[in-house]
This record gives sequence, C-alpha cells and structure tokens, in this order.
Amino acid sequence: MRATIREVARDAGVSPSTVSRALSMPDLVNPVTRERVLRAAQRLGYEPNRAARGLITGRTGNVGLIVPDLANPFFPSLVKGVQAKAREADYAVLLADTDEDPAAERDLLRVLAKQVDGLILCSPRGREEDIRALAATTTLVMVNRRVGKLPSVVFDNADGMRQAVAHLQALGHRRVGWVGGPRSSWSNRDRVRALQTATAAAGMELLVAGNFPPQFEGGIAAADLVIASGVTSVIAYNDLMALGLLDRLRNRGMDVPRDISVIGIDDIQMSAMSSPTLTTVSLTKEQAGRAAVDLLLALLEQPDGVRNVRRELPTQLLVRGSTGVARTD
Amino acid sequence: MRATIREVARDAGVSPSTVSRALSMPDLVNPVTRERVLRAAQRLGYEPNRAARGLITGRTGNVGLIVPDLANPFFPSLVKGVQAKAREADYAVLLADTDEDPAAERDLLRVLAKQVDGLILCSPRGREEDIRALAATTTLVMVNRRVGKLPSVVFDNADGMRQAVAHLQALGHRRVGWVGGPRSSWSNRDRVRALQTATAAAGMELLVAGNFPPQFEGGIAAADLVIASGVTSVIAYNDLMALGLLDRLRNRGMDVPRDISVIGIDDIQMSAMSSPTLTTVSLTKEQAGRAAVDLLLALLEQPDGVRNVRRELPTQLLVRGSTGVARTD
DNA sequence: CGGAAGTCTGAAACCGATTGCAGAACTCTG
DNA sequence: CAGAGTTCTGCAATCGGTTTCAGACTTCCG
Repeated sequence: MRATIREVARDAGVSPSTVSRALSMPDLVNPVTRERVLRAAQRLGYEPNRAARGLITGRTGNVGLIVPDLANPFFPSLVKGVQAKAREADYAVLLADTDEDPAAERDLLRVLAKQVDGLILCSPRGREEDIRALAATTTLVMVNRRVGKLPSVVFDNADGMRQAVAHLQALGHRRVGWVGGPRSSWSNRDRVRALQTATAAAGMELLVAGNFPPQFEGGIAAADLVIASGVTSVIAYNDLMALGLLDRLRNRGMDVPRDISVIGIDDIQMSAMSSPTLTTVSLTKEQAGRAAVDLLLALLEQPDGVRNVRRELPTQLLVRGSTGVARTD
Repeated sequence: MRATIREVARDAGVSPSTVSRALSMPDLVNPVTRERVLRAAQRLGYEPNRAARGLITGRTGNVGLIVPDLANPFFPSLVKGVQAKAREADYAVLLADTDEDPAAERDLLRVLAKQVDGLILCSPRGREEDIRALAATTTLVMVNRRVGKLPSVVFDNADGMRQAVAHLQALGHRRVGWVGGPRSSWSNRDRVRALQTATAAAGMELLVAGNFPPQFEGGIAAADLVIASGVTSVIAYNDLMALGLLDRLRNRGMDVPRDISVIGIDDIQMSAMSSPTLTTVSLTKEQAGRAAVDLLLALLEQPDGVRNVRRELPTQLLVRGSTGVARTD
C-alpha cells in the first residue's frame, strides 16, 4: 500500500494540510517545518494520489493525443515529441489511433475528452464544425491543420514548396508534376496552393496528376500518369507516395534522377534507405509534437494570455539522390 | 459543467446511491426505477467522473504501455493492437517511449505504475531483477521477452526459424549466415538459439556474423562480413537490418537473390516496398498487442485464476523477392 | 394472520487529496 | 506596552462517486 498524506502528516507531526502545502506551495510554510515534512515524505516514499488530487482540482494531469494512423511513419515521430515534452512537464499522454475512421474519431473524442486536461488532435479530414464544437468544450491544439483561429501547429508548406521549386529550377526543370494526397486533407490543399504559387512565380509549368491515397500504393498508382504527362520532375504529397513513384518508375524502365527527378515531403526514415535516396522537404515532426504540447500547456495555464496560438514550423529541403539535372532531349 | 450523480438523482427522484447502482449493478434495482434513472442520466448526458470513481475503487481504468523506441516500425503496430483492444474494454492507454534508455525506463515505470491498473512492458534489454521487482508491485505483461514465469506474450521464434531454414534448404542452400541484433536482447538470444537448432537439424552450416545495432545501419555494417564469409544465404535479426544488408550488397555489386538470398524477421511495411521485396518471417504485431491486453485484463480480473500466462504467437514465413535458388558455382 | 425471507432504497461513511477560514504565535510600531 | 499586522498552522468542508448497513415494504408460507 502506498503512503497517504495522513501518514506523512503523522510521521512529521503536523496536519495533512501542512503536508499538502509543504509539497505544492512550499513558501507558505516555515522552512524548518517544510524540511521535516519533506523528509518524512521522502522516507515513506510518499507520492500524492492523482485521482484524489484530480477530484478536487479538476485536473487529470493527462493530455490526449489523437492520430489518424500510427502505421503512417509520420506519426510515431510526432508521438515521440509529444511524449517527451509532456513528461518533462509531468503530464502523461493518452494515445488514441482512429484508424482514419471519422466515427471512431468522434467516439474517441467523447471518451477521451473527459480524461484529459487538453487534447492534441491530428485530424486532417475531420469535419470543421465537429472540430469547432469540440474546441468550445475542451482545450485543444490541432496539428497539421488550421481551422479558423483555433490553436494549431503547422508546417510552413509555402516555404517548403518554394525551396523544392527553386531546387528543380536550378537543375533546369521547366515542367513539374504534382501527385496529390487525399483531396479532403488540409495539408494537401495547403501544399497544392503553395506549389501553384511557387511554380507560377518561377515561371514553371505545373501538371497536377490528381489525388491518391497517401501511401506507397498511391505513388505506384500515380506513376504512369506522371510518365504520360511528360514532366521531367515530380513532387509528391508525401514520402511514402514518392517512394511508390520511385518503385513504379523503375519498373517502367525509367532511371531516377536521369530521366525524371522526384521529391517527397516529410523526411521519413525510409527515404534515406531507398535507392536512389529520396530528396525531400523535411518536416521536424518531433518538434511539432513538442510545440503542440508547449502550446497546449500554455493554454491550460492561462486560457487567454497566449499571444500566438498559431505556430508555424520551418521546413527544409533535403537534397538526396532522387533529383538531378533535367534531361535536355 | 458536467452533470454529477446528485443531479441525476434529483432529476430521477431517487438517491445518489440508487443512481450508482442502477448504472453499475443494474440487477440490484427495480426495473422501473432503473429505467427512470437511466433516462435521467441519458437526458443530462451524465458520465461518471473517473477520478471520483477511481478514488474509491482504487482503479484508474488505464493501462500503461512502455516501448523502447517508437521509431522502430515494429512498435507502432504493437501500439495499434494494444490501443484497439484496450478501448474495446473501455480502458485508456498511457503510452511511454523510453528512447532505449534504461534510466528513463526506470523513471517512467515509477511514475506510470501509479497511474495505471496494469502495465504492458517491452523492455528487451532491461535488467531481469528490475523487472521482477516491478512485477512484485504491479500487474504486468511482458512483450517479446520471457522472464521466469512472469506473464508474457512472445512469438514462436523456433518455428519461424525452422520455416526460414526449410525454405533455404529447399532452394539448395547449405550455408547460412546470421546477422545478430543486440547481444543483450532477449529475442536476439532466442532467435540465435532457434536458428542453431534448426540449421543443425537440417544439416546446414551456420555462420554468425556478430551483433549489430538493430537498424538499417546495422545491416549495412554487417554486409561486408557476410560477403567475406562466403555464405549463399543470410538471415537477419530484423527487417530493418535485412534492408540495410540489401542496400549494401547491391552497392557491392551483388545481385539479390541470384548471388545471395536474404531473409528478415518482423514483416514491417517497408519490406514490401524494397527492391527486391524482402522475404521475411512475419510476426503478427498487432495481435501481440491485443493478446497482451487480453492477458493483462484477465490478470486484473482474477489475479490467480489465469491458466496460461505465457502466450506464444505463431509466426509465418512470407516468401518474397529476396530469396532464390542457391548459386551452384 | 404472524413471522420469516426477500427485495429495494436511502443515509452516511469513506476514498485521499486541496483550500477557505480562523485562530495562535510572533513581530512591529507608535 | 497595547494594538495592528504577519506568518504559520490546523480544522473542517469539499470534490463525486461507491458501498455498508439498516430500515421499509412485499411476498410467501405454515
């Protein structure tokens, strides 16, 4: 059995209230009493019961994290970041995976919302009004998506796309293809838009191949369209798709990067292991997790006092083996 | 503000005790009263406060899950399984990632153990006595490791290795290399042992290349040893290493599977995306997660009444592109 | 019809912390 | 030295449920 505050109090010869104060508002108690209490607590291995504390303070000490699919390599990194930062602040992380299922997501949210002080939500495709409704009742931070002025952490896709386009332009490419992810995904829309702007500014031609599932298979499916479109370079919605492209392009007898250059987005582990290795717009996923927790905790501290609730993380083009000079024939 | 049990009681015209009973021990209350209570609860959107309940019952409704490194693709699948099964039983999952750091692990365990009813622990390399000590104070289930008679979920490595060896033998291989993972890892030891037995039984020669970090880089590092050893086939501790092997072998000018056959273990997503695709001993990782939760909840229900606390999950060789007939020159 | 057994319900204690309030002890100040 | 002001501590209420216990009311049976 774990020690209770009463036992510590008895052991230290004070009242429970004093123990409570000595531990959570140390400057309210006399230094020598405090010392005595702390020693007693130490000796008994006392740790406050979270349920009891939560009951009166109304806080759980937990944050919830909801991701659409852990099997997508983007998310484990995010989770790691959230996890690490949360622990530093002595919060525990309740993790839930919705399996890309909106109904499951709604359920999860209902259940989870009661067990946590705040939520970090990755819901690229959930309905906006659902999210707004949720935000009205819970403190939440969105990741990889913006909904109005709600707190969020996103990546600077615009700059990422600019870098990618500049890189291709420098290599002599004039026509670039886009292999899109889910039409309904916020970041997909954000990236297309950014890419349109960037290519237009660079005087390059953009050919959109359409929308595909954001997986390896999606890239495979898109490859033939890309070849047919005659572009010399292509940017994919994410690395997984870019890797699928690579695979199918090779099977079609094309040489990357001699015949065609390929750029992904995310910088997942795998992109450094493919051959050729994948040039990609690197996202600091773990940073995003940490930033989300940061923001969430700040909001919990002072619901209105946070200046900047919409954070944008930098992106960085990572040039590897899948991009090269455009063929000139 | 959420409704409390008292408000429901008032609304239904009964006492709080009756509400409590109507919800958690329905057959103790008169059907018509029960109906009235349930309707009131429904109307007010009542959901019991977990902290309050936990305070008196001593249960949190949480299970803890500790993994060494989410970035290793083995674990997200496991987490998914744990997650899904836990939710079915109305438990929440507290996730922690130790970053392969034993000190962090100890800390985490201390903190987490108090917030959960039971723990699922993947600690391939933690000290046995630490684990035993923990098991004495907490209900826990180990995954991918056996420690004495403690509850655990592991894979049938012996059979997996038998299948792999039989496959290679059928392809005419006589000499097989082993690229080991961390020496201190339980499953590494289990697999080597199984492989020794299997190759001996098949009359094949086994060459152990040593121990390497269980990552892509480990496989790269091992490749040259493998080539020098002159084996025609090689089995790696896990897929990530096998993929590293593939990469380096290719760079050394070897053709897989013509010059050498490669087999991994795990069946991670990536192994279907490499070229050649990777033949591997497939582990049902999500199943393992579910099984661990199953076992844990059973133990929580009736600490002594569980017949079989050491579960072993089947393994299945998945033949893909990286294995072929042995060269005969 | 009386009493035993059974069925429901409510009052109250309790889980383990936090916190408002009040009083004790001490320090200052004029 | 009286009185005001500080500083520190303890009492008791409280959070929102669960559970023990006892009592009210039925039902059943001899």
